[in-house]
Amino acid sequence: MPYSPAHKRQTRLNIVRSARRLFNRHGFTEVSIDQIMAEAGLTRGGFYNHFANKEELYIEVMEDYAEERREAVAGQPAPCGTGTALEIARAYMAGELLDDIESQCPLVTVPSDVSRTTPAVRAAYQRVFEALAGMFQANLTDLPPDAARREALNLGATCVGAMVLARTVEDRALADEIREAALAQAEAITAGKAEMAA
Amino acid sequence: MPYSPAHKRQTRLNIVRSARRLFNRHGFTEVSIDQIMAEAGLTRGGFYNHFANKEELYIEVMEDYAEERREAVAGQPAPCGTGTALEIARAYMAGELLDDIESQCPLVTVPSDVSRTTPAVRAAYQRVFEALAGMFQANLTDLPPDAARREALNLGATCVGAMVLARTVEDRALADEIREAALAQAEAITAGKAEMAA
DNA sequence: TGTACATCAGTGAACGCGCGTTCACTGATGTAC
DNA sequence: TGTACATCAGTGAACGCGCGTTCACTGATGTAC
Repeated sequence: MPYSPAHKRQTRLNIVRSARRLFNRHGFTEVSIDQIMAEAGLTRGGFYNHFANKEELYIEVMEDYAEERREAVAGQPAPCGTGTALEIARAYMAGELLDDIESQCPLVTVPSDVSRTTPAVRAAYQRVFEALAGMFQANLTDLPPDAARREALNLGATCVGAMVLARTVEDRALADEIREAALAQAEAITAGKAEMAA
Repeated sequence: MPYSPAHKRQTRLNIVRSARRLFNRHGFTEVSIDQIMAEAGLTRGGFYNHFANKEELYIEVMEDYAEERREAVAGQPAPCGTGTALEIARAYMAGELLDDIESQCPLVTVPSDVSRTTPAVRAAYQRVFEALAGMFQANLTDLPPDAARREALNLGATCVGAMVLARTVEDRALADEIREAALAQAEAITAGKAEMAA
């Protein structure tokens, strides 16, 4: 058995991470397999040793991001109430992320691309959103479960909506205004709900 | 002067509307000029009688949508308070729009596409968003201008975020849950603010 | 320890195809007489 | 009113190019002896 399985796994991950950077910046169809393999320091033909086709890579990229998120959360202390939910929203909508496209969340960078592919890719996108909403929900400890769920979905939609718009709009000042308004809303949601429960 | 100017304008509008339907469904780069011209009942070569290139069409499509919006609003009675703002949000997030992709708002259908093109296209996208936010703001009559502006941006981000997610996620039940939660939030914003001002 | 070997990750030329754009043309039209 | 004409919207073949994918290959590696 030449080359260890670990070597192949490492190369595969290398391709996935390269693809994620390029997809975040340029979208699915605008990035070629040549470019992805070159970014990973490889040549085009080898791609098909790792993936059946380009679509399989879309799914893998999304799964990889979701797993990275879950690991980051697992490394954190346990849920600590609405304050933590607000912190998550704040981090998600950080202004630096507007300039650091390659590290951005795929919920924000490739929604249109995903909506045009297959159900399998859309299901992977959904898992990323559920991971985000789940993080919010786990920290809305002051609310009854169904209200926590509803507000978690709202925080998710607000974060994603604000960042999608901020990234797309031409004027940076407007982009910042949108982010700040959304942040104020996230504060209102988390603070308001804590009061309601008190 | 053969062919009236009106004839040319009509053909141009015909191309723009055909492009909008196809862009909404398949995105910018996935739709070819051949397809657009065929949808308009024409052949490919004639495209360049009307547009310098494909990018000019992106801008025109967005401008056309914004204008259509403005006309629809102009046909309505004057602003009548937060109740109207809520009605706009309700209409924007109507469930039927999930299935009627071709009539959807470009803010929802092509954000990723726009974010990857030129500043001119992003500026046109911004004008569409400002038209939507302006509609909300004009109806938040109970609030002082700066608060009305902030909440208008929030209603815009909530509507767009919820619809982008609902359209992309695989599970229809989750899509509806997201829409309904966002609608409840729009109610809270418009109702809560009316109280605050009272 | 040293060597011959089988494996398979990675290479790069080649495939058929559709793209955006150009360009020489054609033919329906409104105008001038 | 009827006709000859100039205009230019619309046509469709052609261009160079990059795409996703295939495939015969090469050569670095771990294993067996």
